[in-house]
Amino acid sequence: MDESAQSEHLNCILSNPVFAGLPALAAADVLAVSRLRSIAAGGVLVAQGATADRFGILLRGRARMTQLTSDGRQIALRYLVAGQEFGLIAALPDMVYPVTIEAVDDCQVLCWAGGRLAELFLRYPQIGLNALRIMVIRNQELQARYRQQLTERVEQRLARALLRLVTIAGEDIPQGRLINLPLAREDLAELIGATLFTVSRTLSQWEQSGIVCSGRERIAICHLDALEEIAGEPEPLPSECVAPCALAELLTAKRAALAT
Amino acid sequence: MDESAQSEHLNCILSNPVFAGLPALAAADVLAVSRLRSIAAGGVLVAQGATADRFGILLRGRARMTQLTSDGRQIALRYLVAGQEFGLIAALPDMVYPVTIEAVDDCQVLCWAGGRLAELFLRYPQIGLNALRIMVIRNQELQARYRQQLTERVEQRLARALLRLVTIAGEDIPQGRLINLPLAREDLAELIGATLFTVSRTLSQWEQSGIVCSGRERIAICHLDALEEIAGEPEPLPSECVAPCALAELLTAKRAALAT
DNA sequence: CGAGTTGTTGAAATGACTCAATGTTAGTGG
DNA sequence: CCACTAACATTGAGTCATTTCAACAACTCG
Repeated sequence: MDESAQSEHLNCILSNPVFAGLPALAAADVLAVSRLRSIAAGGVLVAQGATADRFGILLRGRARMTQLTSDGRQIALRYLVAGQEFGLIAALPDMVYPVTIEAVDDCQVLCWAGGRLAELFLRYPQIGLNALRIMVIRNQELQARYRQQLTERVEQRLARALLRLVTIAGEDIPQGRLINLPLAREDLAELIGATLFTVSRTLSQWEQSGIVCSGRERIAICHLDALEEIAGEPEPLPSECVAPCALAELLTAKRAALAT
Repeated sequence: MDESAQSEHLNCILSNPVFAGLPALAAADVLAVSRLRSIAAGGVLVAQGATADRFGILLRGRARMTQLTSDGRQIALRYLVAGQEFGLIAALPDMVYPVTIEAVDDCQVLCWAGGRLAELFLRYPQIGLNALRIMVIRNQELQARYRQQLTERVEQRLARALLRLVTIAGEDIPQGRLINLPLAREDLAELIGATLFTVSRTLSQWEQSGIVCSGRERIAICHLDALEEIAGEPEPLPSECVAPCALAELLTAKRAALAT
């Protein structure tokens, strides 16, 4: 591993919420027990049902998190982009991945064996606190989506899904903002729990109103505000990668106070 | 607080997954900073939107966890029974409860101020690990329900909801197993994301087939296996209160190894 | 170029919702 | 103890969103 790559990885570690607030020395320590892996497009990062033995941070590429139903249907939970972590569950023993994560692109992953992560939890308690915060936030997001699934219809859910995708993979083009992901109608359908037919119809309708501009596996949003209008209430949470863990500071302060 | 009540509370703390694996002395310490609260039926334990400042364990009574949509509709997430904890989010600063928890019965709650919980996290790192495990498991459960919501229809979802309720509040009666909760048709509807009409119709149908036996706000299951048949795949997770946190043992072992 | 994926569109079927009418039960206060 | 009320439950008819199925068009890639 050359030096510039190493410092890039260090940056990535420091900016990821799992390792947020870690001193640089500790980050180097964390990096030391990591391994760099490359996964070709279409490969799996983690497999549903396999024992959860690996935690990772996506350095490059995009990945899709899906879940298989017992009757063979598939749903998509979300997309991962560079900088996001996955497989926190690997820190706990005797667990099984509940989802599959597949590489959409060629991906590069910085990863840790489950046992190594557990060691890091021990050496740097702050990581554990960060992990808790991440899980709490993920849970809130999922609850919000669950609620939307219960109360909203396809139009709203589709609008919301597109808005979410724009924030993680949006790219400016003349027509508006392109979602830079290979997104077939079926992929969207799996994301919102609908059929590709309904998705296609809805998109056609929006295309005619000039709200979106879609091609084969590509979708661009021309009028974000129109979509937000359809979606209704904005997502309340800043979702990903929010605030560094202030609890850690609080705790060190308390620690000092208790020591006196 | 008399002595027997105190030892009962100690038991409750020790058996709750948040404090699992804690030595008795530590549990006493945990108990020391707790406060006992009583909430009358219909009162709120935590309010959606309020700053998350309180963590608790339900000692007695049952409670309902709900979420309000911005357009005023309500969904129900789950029911809490004695022994279960809530409000782990309070350990993190600057958070807001994403749900409301209301007392179904008169409830007794052992609770901790958020700051106190943070202190406990510091003093007993195992609590943090337990918390992570709990959140991971909750997340898996929620993912499973989300998936079911996306792929299954009302009949299946209702069957599954009843099965879940039986496991947490089931009681043997001559006709079968009674769900010992005041469960209006509307409550069930909010739980599965349907209307009370559809729920009523489905239950009537099942009543005629002899699968269930329902009255006003009461439902008993006569043929569990028939419901399981309708629900399809069984819920894979042992859901609540599973395995004490083995990670803690692993970590103390590692700690010893590193010290040498 | 042909084959396979991806997308569109129509018509019919359907599950669930809405709305309204009516029945049933539990609790209240006289 | 009764009538009265409010909450809960049932049922039917009509409607709507979404799915299903089928046919076809468009695009991509070897």
